[in-house]
Amino acid sequence: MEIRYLLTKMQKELATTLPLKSRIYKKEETITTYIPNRSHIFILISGEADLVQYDLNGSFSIIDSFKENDIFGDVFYPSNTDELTVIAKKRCQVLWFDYNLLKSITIQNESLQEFKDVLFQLMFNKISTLNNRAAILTKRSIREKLLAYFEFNGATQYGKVCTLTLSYSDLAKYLSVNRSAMSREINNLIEDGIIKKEGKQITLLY
Amino acid sequence: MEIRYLLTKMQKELATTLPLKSRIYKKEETITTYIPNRSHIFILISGEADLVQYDLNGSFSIIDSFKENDIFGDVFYPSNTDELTVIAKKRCQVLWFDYNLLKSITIQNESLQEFKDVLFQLMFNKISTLNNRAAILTKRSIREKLLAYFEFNGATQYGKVCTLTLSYSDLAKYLSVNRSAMSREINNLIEDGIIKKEGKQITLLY
DNA sequence: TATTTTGTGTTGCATTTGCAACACTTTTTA
DNA sequence: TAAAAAGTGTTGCAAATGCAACACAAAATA
Repeated sequence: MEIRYLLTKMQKELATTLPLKSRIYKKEETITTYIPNRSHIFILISGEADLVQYDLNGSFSIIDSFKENDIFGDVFYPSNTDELTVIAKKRCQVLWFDYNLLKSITIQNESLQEFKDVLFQLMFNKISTLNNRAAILTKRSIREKLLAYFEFNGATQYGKVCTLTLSYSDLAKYLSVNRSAMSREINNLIEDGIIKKEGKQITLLY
Repeated sequence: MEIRYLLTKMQKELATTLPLKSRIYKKEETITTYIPNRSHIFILISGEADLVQYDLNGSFSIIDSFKENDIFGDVFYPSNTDELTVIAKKRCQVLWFDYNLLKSITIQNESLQEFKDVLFQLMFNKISTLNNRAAILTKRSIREKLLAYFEFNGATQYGKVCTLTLSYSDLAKYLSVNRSAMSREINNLIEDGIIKKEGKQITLLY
């Protein structure tokens, strides 16, 4: 919210030093395709998008998914060789600029400084969410992945509740497991008395 | 190398505004235990360390591993409730400071600006490595994880070589798979004519 | 509102993976 | 240098997971 406001302000102030380009993407539209050695940075002002990788056999996997205030771009995948594409899941407002341009600027003004601070904050958040994701993905079983996810989302101890914001399909993608296997495992957790499920509410029972 | 030099310089220049604390840790020593709501940031100047999580049953898993110029700390795990500990794998030189202190500073001087730029660069690299890791961990099978790892480490196409820097044990931990199952899968890849292994060199054959 | 698309729960079966145990090699430590 | 510790390769077996297929529910779209 606040970041959105700040960025709009900066777009004007930085117009001559560091042009921030803005665009709206419709659902299903391709926001960007990652190109090695390019250094674009995108900021998702609103909406939701997925980073998708197509395999040789035509199927695809979702490497990452982005929400409001998320930051992405080929600049963060320097050594990549695969076809990586960011696709809008909903209507998205996106801001982007070239990181090389930012680095090349020698004159420091206050707006630029402020912009760097915003970027700093966005990167900070990005590291946190990536760390969380890595902590979940390193778990060996679906059960452990689920419990770790519930924990990171509110169900920190006995009696605490995790309110699911993702659909089960999306949750399975996020945990990178088979959807039906996950569905089965949630049932096991309930049968074993480890969790309780009421609609989108998961309660920890241990 | 350069960052190390820069940071030593800044330690002196920032002594009064933002004290950067430095310490050497011996192998096996605990560098830090993550505490919720604290905001320490650590920079690994030299050495190697693991972020370790102990389970209820006493076994542990390695959530992340850090190398030279890596950045870590509880500040990046705001919602965490588990016991997370960073343990030196080798002799480590570590620099740390409190992020809240950095945020609270109102006077801007050049050294501080320079320090922020270094931090920016470190965070940038951190996002890249975490993105790579996530791209690997989202792969469903050991085979795909291995191939993605080889790709990110040099074996980008037919005939290209990935030189392994990790031991097989460590690689299995990094990919978050069972070591012996990974060993078996490497053999399968060789038998299927997909890779060639010569010592620590993996060559892509497709 | 009717129709299409997407999400959900369930199942049997094949495959993959983890686990445990062992021998052997290499590296580290005393 | 000898002894201990850590790393590696291998195997059978059990358990977990993926996959495919299906019916049905819910949501999005025309």
